[in-house]
Amino acid sequence: MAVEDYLSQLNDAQQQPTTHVDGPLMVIAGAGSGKTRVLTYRIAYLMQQGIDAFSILALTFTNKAAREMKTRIAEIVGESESKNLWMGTFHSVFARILRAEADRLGYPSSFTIYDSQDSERLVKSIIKEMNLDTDIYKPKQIRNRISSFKNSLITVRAYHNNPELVETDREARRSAMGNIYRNYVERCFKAGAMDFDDLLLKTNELLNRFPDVLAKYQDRFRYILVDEYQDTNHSQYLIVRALADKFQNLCVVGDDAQSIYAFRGANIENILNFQKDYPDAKTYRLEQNYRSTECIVEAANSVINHNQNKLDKTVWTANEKGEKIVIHRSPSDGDEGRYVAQSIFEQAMNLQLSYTSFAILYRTNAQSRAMEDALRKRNIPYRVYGGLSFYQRKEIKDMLAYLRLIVNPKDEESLRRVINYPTRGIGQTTMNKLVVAAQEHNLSLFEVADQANHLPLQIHAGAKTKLVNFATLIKSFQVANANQTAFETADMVAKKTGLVQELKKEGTPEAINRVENIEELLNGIRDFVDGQREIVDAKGSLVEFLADVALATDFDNEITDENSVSLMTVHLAKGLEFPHVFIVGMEDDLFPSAMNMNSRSELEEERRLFYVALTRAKKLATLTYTQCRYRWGKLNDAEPSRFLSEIDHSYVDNRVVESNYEFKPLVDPSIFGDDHSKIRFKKPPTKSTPKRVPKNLKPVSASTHSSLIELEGLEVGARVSHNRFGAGTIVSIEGDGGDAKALIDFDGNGRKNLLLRFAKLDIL
DNA sequence: TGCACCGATGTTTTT
DNA sequence: CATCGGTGCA
Repeated sequence: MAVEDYLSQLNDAQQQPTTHVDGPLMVIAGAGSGKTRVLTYRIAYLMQQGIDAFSILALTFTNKAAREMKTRIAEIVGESESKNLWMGTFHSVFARILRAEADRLGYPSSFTIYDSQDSERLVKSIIKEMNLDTDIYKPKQIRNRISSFKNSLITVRAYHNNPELVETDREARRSAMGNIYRNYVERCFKAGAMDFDDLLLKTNELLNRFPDVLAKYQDRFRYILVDEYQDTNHSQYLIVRALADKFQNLCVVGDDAQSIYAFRGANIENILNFQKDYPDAKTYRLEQNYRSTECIVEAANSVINHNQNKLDKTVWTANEKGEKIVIHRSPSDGDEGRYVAQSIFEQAMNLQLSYTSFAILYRTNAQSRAMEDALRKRNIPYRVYGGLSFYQRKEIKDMLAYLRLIVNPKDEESLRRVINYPTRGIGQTTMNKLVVAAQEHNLSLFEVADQANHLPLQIHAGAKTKLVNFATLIKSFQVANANQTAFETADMVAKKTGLVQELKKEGTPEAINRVENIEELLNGIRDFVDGQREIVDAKGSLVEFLADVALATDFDNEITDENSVSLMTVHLAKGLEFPHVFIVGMEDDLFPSAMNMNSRSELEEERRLFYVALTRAKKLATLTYTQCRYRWGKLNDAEPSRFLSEIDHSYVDNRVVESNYEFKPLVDPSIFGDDHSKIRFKKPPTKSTPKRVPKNLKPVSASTHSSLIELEGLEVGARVSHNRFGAGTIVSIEGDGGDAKALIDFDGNGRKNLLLRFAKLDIL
């Protein structure tokens, strides 16, 4: 595409930053103002000015954003040009650089990346080894504190030299904090592992300690672009500043009103102070919203105006006025779900919309359940993003632990995870001795296990043999892995460790599902290997796969042509847009979260979060709240969110609708206690007289009801589609309720036995 | 050492 | 309400 072609697609405000080539610039981009468009076109523009793709670095917030941008740039400049661009999240880009430079920092280039779970487990075992009370030293809290230290570049030494920090922890009766931190860092290093924060911290260390490395990357990345700059933390800020220091060709894009990651160390001051950091910087503002109706834009403005700490900016739109924001009250979270499902059903029907036009956004992942139940009962296809990701499932983590151990036998967390799973008779006693021996001889756990017969250990001969056998097994994988693809190795692991066998033996529906998941993982590895063949310097190795997986998010498995409603947290929705958006759980203590209502700044962040949620909508936003909600398995009263009253009333349609939906469970009202009278009498009591139920059947309760509904339309001979295996025909169905299984003959993919409870099947 | 059961305990948000 | 960790028994 010629330059003038795509420039003509931009308004004046967008063109200016797009064609700003040299020197620092900041783009303050209001919601829906075409920020991504500016970023992509600017990169294309730079390339058409003769700047080598090789010297452009673009840092995004998610892998998905990077991929989409790369695709769009490829469409403009051609793929052969665009493939040399460096684009990705901070974490994935710098993980790559760290791998290349690992030896400088004394790390193996095959270092393991610990996810939050791994980190927390390690913190926990350290606390236990130090004989500290886990009630005072809560592993999660300690890990978070370590994380925030790292994000602020407070090393162990810096911590100990900072009387204020030490004093804070002493007052909190956590005087061992510093020592836990030290031990944690040492253990990670010994295990050849970096946690998420290390990927940034160690990059800073690398650039600070080795001027030649810094110079190399400064010269390489002459043009740097940072998306979502408002959500960068101190550590990221310093990396960007160091890399851009020489050429100062830095372009940051963001919106202070959408800064929502303070809990992760994001520092909104980075964007507020950009002009101070780069006095020569030119600031551009994109204020015209192309996404949403006037009602939505103005409603969102009226909300965000309650915040004090922000840059001046007026977002406006030339779009039609559109529908007013709908606010709806439900008696309970179940009713809320039914209302949303019903509304989606009606709107899709009346407006002839596909289900992809709808999104349900919530503050916490736990809220998805009520929505899922209601959607399932209505047979509305949906997809939940985020939450427990595929790679965090137990059986997958087990498989990955074996693979990680093959690549990096020093990885302690992985070893602990699988040394006795499947059981090999290596119990707690043996493990304790192993740990002591490792410390004594300054060896890794794996090395001790491997050499158990040659070391003076206080371990029975029988136990020694078991350890050696385990080490031998892992070593045999290592040898094999040297000459085969990641897929072949993973397949071997699944078969030879007995992991799959163990699950098959168990035979429970859960176990069967786990086997299915492992199969999916293997398929995923095969896809990865195939994909890597096309990339020049990639080999499809296990190391590459593991690096990829550690930083992958749920979005990376996205299926785009699926006709389904999207469910996700507001955080995850950042950067996305949908014609119709439902924001559910608009209640005080939930949104805003009870934990963020103690200070002005916390509350302002919650308000920005609400602003983000609202501005995802293009045509219609519906906000719902309930009068009572299940939390921790108990029914609690709820109050409407304070944010609701902050919306300018002229853009709101206050619809308080009775919730008489057909899909209410048919339960005898008398089983409710008096506390629930307000739910009970929402419907006239006469109407809720239970329908006659045959005597030999249990009354239909909410739980059995849902499993019946799942089977609707699923019958022998039906055509269905599965997100991995594609289309197929049901051959047979056995079992019922939650245990129902279907044998499905997938076109071209063979027959699979799927558990209906888990398999997300769409009826064709 | 391994397994079954029970009670306690905790929920923001994510790379 | 789920998961996790601890306890008690084989």
